[in-house]
Amino acid sequence: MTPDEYVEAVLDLVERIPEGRVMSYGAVADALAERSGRASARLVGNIMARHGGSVPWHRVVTSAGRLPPGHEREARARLRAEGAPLRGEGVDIGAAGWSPDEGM
DNA sequence: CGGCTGACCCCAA
DNA sequence: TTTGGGGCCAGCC
Repeated sequence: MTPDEYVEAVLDLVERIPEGRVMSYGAVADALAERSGRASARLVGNIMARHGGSVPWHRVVTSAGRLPPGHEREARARLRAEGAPLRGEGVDIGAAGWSPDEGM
């Protein structure tokens, strides 16, 4: 699998996340692992940082529901606009947690 | 080709 | 609760 296809797979999955729902980097990596065979939370974060400018990256948060450091203001504003269950620090993954299985 | 970095995650103290 | 360590892998120098 070429890097471009890998990035494409990540972006494709992120774009499938419905409004008001979120996925953790680990969840994205895990879902991608089935498709590409190799994935890690760090990879997803890295890819988002470099190529995520074209996708709703704000729907991807840390496993703790925290928003990406340095981008909290951006993500929080967008999530709030989408009606996501914002928690004190980030988003309530227990309520907004999304899985590819739900949207297919 | 080698080394460092990073929008992460998990476990232990 | 915060810190520190290890693992992970593509991208950039």
